[in-house]
Amino acid sequence: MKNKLSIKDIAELAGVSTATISRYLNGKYQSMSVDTRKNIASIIEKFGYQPSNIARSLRISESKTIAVIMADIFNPYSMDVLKGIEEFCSEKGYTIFICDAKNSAQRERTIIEEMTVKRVDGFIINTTGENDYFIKGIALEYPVVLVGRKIKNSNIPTVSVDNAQGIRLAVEHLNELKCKKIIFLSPPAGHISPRNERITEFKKMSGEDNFAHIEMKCLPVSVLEENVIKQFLINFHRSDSDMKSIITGNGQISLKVIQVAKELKLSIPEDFLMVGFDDTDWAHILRKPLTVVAQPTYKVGYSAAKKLISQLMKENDADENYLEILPVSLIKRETT
Amino acid sequence: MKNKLSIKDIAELAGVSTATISRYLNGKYQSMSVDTRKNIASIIEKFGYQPSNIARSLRISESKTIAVIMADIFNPYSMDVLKGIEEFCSEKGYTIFICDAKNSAQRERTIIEEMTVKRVDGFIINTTGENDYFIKGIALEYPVVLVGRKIKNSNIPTVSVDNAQGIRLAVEHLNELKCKKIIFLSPPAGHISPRNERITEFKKMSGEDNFAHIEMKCLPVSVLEENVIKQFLINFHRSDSDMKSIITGNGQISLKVIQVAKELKLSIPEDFLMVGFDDTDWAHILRKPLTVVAQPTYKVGYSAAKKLISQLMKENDADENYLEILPVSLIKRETT
DNA sequence: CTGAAAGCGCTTACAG
DNA sequence: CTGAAAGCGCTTACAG
Repeated sequence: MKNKLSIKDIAELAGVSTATISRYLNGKYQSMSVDTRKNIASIIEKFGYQPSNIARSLRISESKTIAVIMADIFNPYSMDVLKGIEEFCSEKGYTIFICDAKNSAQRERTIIEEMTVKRVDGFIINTTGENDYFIKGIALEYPVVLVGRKIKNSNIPTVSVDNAQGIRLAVEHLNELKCKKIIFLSPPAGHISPRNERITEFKKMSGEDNFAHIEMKCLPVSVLEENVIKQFLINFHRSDSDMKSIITGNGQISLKVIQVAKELKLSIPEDFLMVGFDDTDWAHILRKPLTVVAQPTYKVGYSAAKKLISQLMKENDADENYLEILPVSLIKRETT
Repeated sequence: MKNKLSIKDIAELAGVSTATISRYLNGKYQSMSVDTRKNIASIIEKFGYQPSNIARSLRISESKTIAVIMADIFNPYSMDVLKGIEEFCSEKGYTIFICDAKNSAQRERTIIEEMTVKRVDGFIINTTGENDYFIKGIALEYPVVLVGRKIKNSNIPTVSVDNAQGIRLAVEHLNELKCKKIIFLSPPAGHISPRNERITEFKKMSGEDNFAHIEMKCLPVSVLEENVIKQFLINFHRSDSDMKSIITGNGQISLKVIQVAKELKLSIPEDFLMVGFDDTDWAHILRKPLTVVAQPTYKVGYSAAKKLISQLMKENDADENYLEILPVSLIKRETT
């Protein structure tokens, strides 16, 4: 690594004080003559000087860096959210640390703490759902925006999606198709808000007059338990109702169900109808393209970044509208 | 944001000098009494003091941060590589900045420059292929490791995959299946080494005696040009040879080909055989699961991080073995 | 075992 | 329009 030039070197080279160089670097051109300005510009250009952000951060205690903490970074949903966040941040000159909690509450805490040490300016968090208290504490000291998943009894700014609407669209669609039986295969809800919202709404609907003639059941499944899914599908297929359907709670479960159905030689929609959550990239290349509830994931990320950065820039301390809920949509394809 | 305590505050609180606190923070316990050590520990605990990494970085000019520059972050290949990088880095206490060049050489340069300003300790780069000169320059000043894509005439440490072997496996497999015609649909090679290596090997094979009886052709396609793919498939289907096959150069092209084939009502492997590069998560849930050349993507990332960090820790300035090539494998499924 | 002091590379209030 | 000087929060060689 070659010896970096410091502001002092440049000051000497240019024959001015470091103060003037600093002013130049910060674009305060009105407070210097055109000559010195041009002179400094040429010196900097000539020697390829690059100021140290580290030193600057230390001095002004602002790092122009945001930590993004995702419960599970490596699923398509997170990827899209990340894309949105990244886009807005880079537009505004912010850099992001992307961190993966790997679905571990413990790791989520560790990683958030590490990031405070890095002196990030703020946090965007897609929480594991198990650190409400901890995160509320962090939010007292740092600007925080929640993405996708809410935290109860807090007014931390949050961007999410209309999950109740999502499950409602799916059920209504299936009802129109005369389904007599709807099984909702949801990932285990834990304290994860979107899952709970969907499950709650699903149960609520099962009590409504409109759907009284439908057998509706919610079954929590983990993608890791392939056997459970298999056993369920076997029983499900054997059960007598003839207009059966499944709603899958995310892309990974959809994938598993399709895979297992394949192994069992079950056909969709011949043996049962299916609606998935999340419009994954492979949804439309299946033998029968999958009907899905699509979420505006990219936009969720973009909005979250916007919320955080406008907060950092003090554009809106008036924290009305702390909760932003984006609509979802049903994309009808061939599995229904 | 509440007022952070500084090392000075803690020093006063503990009744010692900042030097001693600093020694404590750096684990130099042998140079202090057990009493002061315990005392400091309790004070730090009590006040929840967190030292500033920024200040530390400025002082020791080391940020324990690595910049990862990916040509295109949002494809499954990159995701997996990233996973490997992240894993190793977090094991070693390094944090990573993940940056997306968005397939733009211009952006790649900008972003690398931005990162030098952030004073990262080193770079892991999956290059767009258009910045050889620039990156060689960076490598003179910073530790750099290349992932996936090589740079010509340089000895920058690189981790990649045996691409020639990959295409060879595919072609040999197709040959054993008595294919008379093999079309290799590769993304445009540009200066991207893996693509060039595959194309070169493919052309070389087409000249070998073993494959003399096969019609082999390489066709560059962009995933963006759906029409081109469609037109190709139409002509391809009409052509007379009866044992036809297609090799697709990455997951995105595989996806497109399958989609378009579907629209055209062509069946795989009935109408043509198909081998894809990259074992994407959806490859096995298709009506006919896809035969693929699988790359050890995770391992590529992991190794790259290892290479870079051991370099940072000066474990190996002896730069023998600067090029690490991992093997690929053929996973036979139902499209062949 | 411990402290005083210099210095990392910047920014900024103050003075001129 | 410009500079001298203090200070951001650490680390470390030196001295004791």
